[in-house]
Amino acid sequence: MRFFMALAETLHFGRAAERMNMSQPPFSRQIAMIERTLGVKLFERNSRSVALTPAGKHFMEDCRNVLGQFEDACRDVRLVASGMKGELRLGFMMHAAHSVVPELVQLYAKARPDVRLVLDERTPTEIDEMLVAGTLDAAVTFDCGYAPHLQTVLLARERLRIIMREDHPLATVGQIYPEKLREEKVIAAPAATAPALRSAINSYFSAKGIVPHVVLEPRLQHTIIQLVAKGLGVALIPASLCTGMGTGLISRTLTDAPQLDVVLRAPMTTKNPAVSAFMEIGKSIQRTSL
Amino acid sequence: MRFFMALAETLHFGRAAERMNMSQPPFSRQIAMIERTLGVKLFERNSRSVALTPAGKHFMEDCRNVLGQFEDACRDVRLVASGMKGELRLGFMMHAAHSVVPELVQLYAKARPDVRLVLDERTPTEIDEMLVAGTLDAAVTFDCGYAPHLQTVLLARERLRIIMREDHPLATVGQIYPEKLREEKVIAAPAATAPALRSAINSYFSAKGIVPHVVLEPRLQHTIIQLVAKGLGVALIPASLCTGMGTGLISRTLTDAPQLDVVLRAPMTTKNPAVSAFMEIGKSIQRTSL
DNA sequence: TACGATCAATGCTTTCAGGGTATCAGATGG
DNA sequence: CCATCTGATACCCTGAAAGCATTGATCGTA
Repeated sequence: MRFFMALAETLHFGRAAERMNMSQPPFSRQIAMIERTLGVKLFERNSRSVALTPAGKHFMEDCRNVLGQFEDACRDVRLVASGMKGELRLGFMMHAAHSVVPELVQLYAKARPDVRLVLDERTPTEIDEMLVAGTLDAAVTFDCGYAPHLQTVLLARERLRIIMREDHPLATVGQIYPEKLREEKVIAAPAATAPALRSAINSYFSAKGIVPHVVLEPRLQHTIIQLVAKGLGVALIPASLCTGMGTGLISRTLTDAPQLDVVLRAPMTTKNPAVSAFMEIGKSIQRTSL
Repeated sequence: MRFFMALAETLHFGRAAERMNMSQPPFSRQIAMIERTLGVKLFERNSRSVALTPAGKHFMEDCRNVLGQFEDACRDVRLVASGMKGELRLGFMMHAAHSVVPELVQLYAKARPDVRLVLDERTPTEIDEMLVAGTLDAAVTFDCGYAPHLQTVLLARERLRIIMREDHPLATVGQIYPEKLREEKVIAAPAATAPALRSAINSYFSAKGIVPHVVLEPRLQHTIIQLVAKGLGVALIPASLCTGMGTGLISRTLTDAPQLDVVLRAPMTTKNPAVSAFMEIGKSIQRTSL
């Protein structure tokens, strides 16, 4: 096709051959072969002039397209391999949607506008499974410790706060000691859904020798807040979620509040070259937020 | 690219090679060469499994497009060469627009829906020039006799009628003898514009020894009718133009009315393969109209 | 754990597709 | 009529790429 285009544009075998870095005789043969293969005369030629047939004129348009798309494909595959283009599937837990994810996504979209970000909100356990399954390229979740096959970037530290209805007896207290919660009904996600969060809550109580009354274990953070609003108990949630919960709910600082690490994680052996830049953005956020 | 697609679809070197009608070792080398040329790893492979990298997955989409367009281009160029697709520039004189051209165009568009018809209304002399220059592929015009480099299909025979204002003295006569026109002011296109038409008119008069008073010589048939409507003279025009001239004008039969052949013409040596089918349609119209 | 089966990679040989040089043949202009 | 330009042909030769045989790695299985 490049041979054909060279001749179609120059209408001169010698110059077209030169453009293709070859001598005229083999070039003539190539053109003849193309015509023979297609079974179509593309050029009307005698020893003094070369002209396109109607079929050749039409073919020229098509060739221009095909060659252009071919070049684009070769360029793009290099861009994808370099991580400048492609797709990145990012999982994140609901807590992160309110804090670090928007900033992370915005910065990355600016740095890599041609990478399509597929966002997928999941529970922490789902995230872990999807990371090892390869369904996700990276994820924002709580640090649940040991994970040798994952690379980890610390994004932020979040303290837990307690939330309750504004008509709750403890609402008048400014800062709440754990002992005050001995008799409270607590709502918390099950360990199977959010191990890091749940274990932080459990440790917080057990350090004071308290066994919390966990009355409800919804899987979604959203549901927990709703249930607290209905007056079914109190809950310990990350500080970043305590703004804009809606009316009727208040949050209070906890004494020696448990701290959770929000991390960006990706498989060590990821094949997606778009991930590394994403991890770098994560590190830059870490520097500004800690 | 076909090698790449074969492997991307089968994910198995042996089967992909078989699909490409070659043995596995050279096929492996081809894939390796593609990766080396692009500088991009397209497959993740060990001795037990083959998988696409993200770059490979992206490249697969692009390759599918490029190969598809390539196939289309090869198919289309054959269609253009066979006359099933392409473009046909048809010239025609204004008289023909009212008679045979619509039918011709409609029949051809039905038979060759992928040929784009470019219609170009011109005066007969312009048409002749454009046919030899190759600006037109075919044309509907009056038969002006000798034209050895043109192929000709007779489409219809048209008698001339005379038109005049309805308040003209001759308007009361049903059929008009040429002698009656001896004193009339006649409006007719110049011989340089419509030689066949003008010479038919001239012969008609000179056969009776009359020299017509040609008072105005507009180039366009449209103008002639307008001038007759203004009462500036009478005119001899093809019968097919006499319907729907607008109010105030009438047409009358001429005794021994001159006859003109409306023909479809194309260069003998036309390179446009869409023309031959067009000439065939012309022949079929001839059979029905004569 | 050892063996066989599977599958991609590698080494070696061979062939022909395709490039180069020389030349021919037809057309054009001085 | 000759010089020149241009595309086509004839012939040769190189190296890209195909085939065959083999290796090496990884499973599954006895």
